[in-house]
Amino acid sequence: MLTQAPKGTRDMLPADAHLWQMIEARMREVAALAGYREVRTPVFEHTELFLRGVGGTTDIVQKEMYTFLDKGERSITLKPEGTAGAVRAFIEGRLYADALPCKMYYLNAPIFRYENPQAGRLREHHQFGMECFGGSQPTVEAELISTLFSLLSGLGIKNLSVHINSIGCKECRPKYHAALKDFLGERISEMCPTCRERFERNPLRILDCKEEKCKAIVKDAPSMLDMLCEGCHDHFEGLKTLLSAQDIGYAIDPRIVRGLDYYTRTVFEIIMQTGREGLALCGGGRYDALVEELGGPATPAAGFGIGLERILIELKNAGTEPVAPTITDVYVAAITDDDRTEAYLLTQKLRTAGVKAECDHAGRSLKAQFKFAGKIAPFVAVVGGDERARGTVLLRNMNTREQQEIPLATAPEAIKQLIE
RNA sequence: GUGGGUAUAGUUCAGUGGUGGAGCGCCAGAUUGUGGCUCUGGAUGUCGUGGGUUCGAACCCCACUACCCACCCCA
Repeated sequence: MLTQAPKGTRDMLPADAHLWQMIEARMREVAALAGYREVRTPVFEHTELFLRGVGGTTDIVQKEMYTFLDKGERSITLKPEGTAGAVRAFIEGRLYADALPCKMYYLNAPIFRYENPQAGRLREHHQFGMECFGGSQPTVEAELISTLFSLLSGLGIKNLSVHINSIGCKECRPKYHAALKDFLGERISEMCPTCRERFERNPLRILDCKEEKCKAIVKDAPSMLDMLCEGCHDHFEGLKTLLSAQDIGYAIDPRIVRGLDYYTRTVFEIIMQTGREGLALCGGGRYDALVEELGGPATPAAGFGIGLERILIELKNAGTEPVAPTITDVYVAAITDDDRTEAYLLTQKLRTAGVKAECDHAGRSLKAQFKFAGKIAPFVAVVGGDERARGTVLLRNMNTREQQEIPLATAPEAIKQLIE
């Protein structure tokens, strides 16, 4: 127990660090290109933020949150998604008072959901997300999707499909709910308990049900897309035009309604097509009412979240994982115990000169130092012995097995030149 | 929350009731100033945890925990 990470959590070990850092660097790059700057919000928030923001009827809020009372009797919840915190920060920081749109991204934010772990799903996972406040035009959603594409294709991840839908706004959605209830009528009693509950609280989600019986009943239900008000219709058409203009292929999927209540108009998902087929890599959409709902001024907004662990799965599937960089460039070996101080000093001088260098810390024999060096460094510098008398060090290329003597006095700079 | 599978060395796994094993990895030696190949030797296990059956349990039974997979839902 003591030496076992909690269920559904995972360590990032040093051997994998370069993968995460490479992905994170790409994310910062694409976000910056689109004018998004980083935001960092707390790992925990007041529970109420998620109740109001994410929605009290959602699975996330009803059964997946890590909620506890702190010592001051406040109800605290570990972030179960990234948007609510960003919106809170936007309001609390009075960012709405500046020129809008205000664009921000969060990176490597830990997200907590109490779920049963399986492939691509953990209790703690990490997300990159972009949020744009104050943009009402469909160019915002197009920009988000486009940025995602450039991120993922830059990582060599292909075979993705974009699914988009519009779930209307507070004008047209109630009308659709009414139409859906009319359509279902008495047949709601034949549906699963979950759907019967959703019928009252959030009828749209009935379309999302995976029960065969429910799917059959819902098959010919009216579509939200046919009942969009003029504004929502035009917005959706606008997004489709923009995506097509950019040659981004997409599928319209009336069944995606998303599990978070705050969405309005556009919702979208990017789905894996290989490996973990059907698993969502990324989800997002527009949430024009959320800022106001949480106490800010009415501000249109849109954003997405994408799971880093799932990107790593796709990276492995695509076979485009970068090779790990060498741990060090030069391993400084000491011939005898008397040479260890000099080896240590040369190591430090190399580091000062900007060369990744390492020496023995385990009291190994020269032979063992070489063996170890062979695993972590392309070059070995040998200090001591005859070379000490001659005032030189021996530099060995571990790949070509070539060796040369270098004057000790100028060794750090000379080695720096030689290994480049 | 539900269902299926799994748990033995650092790792991948074999071992079906009678003295715990192999490959790879790790450490050392052959090589007294040089890694990778070869050869030789070595270390490491409360056989997931706790009970039970038995003269005797890694093996059979029960419970628990974790991991993998799936449903639900989601990143």
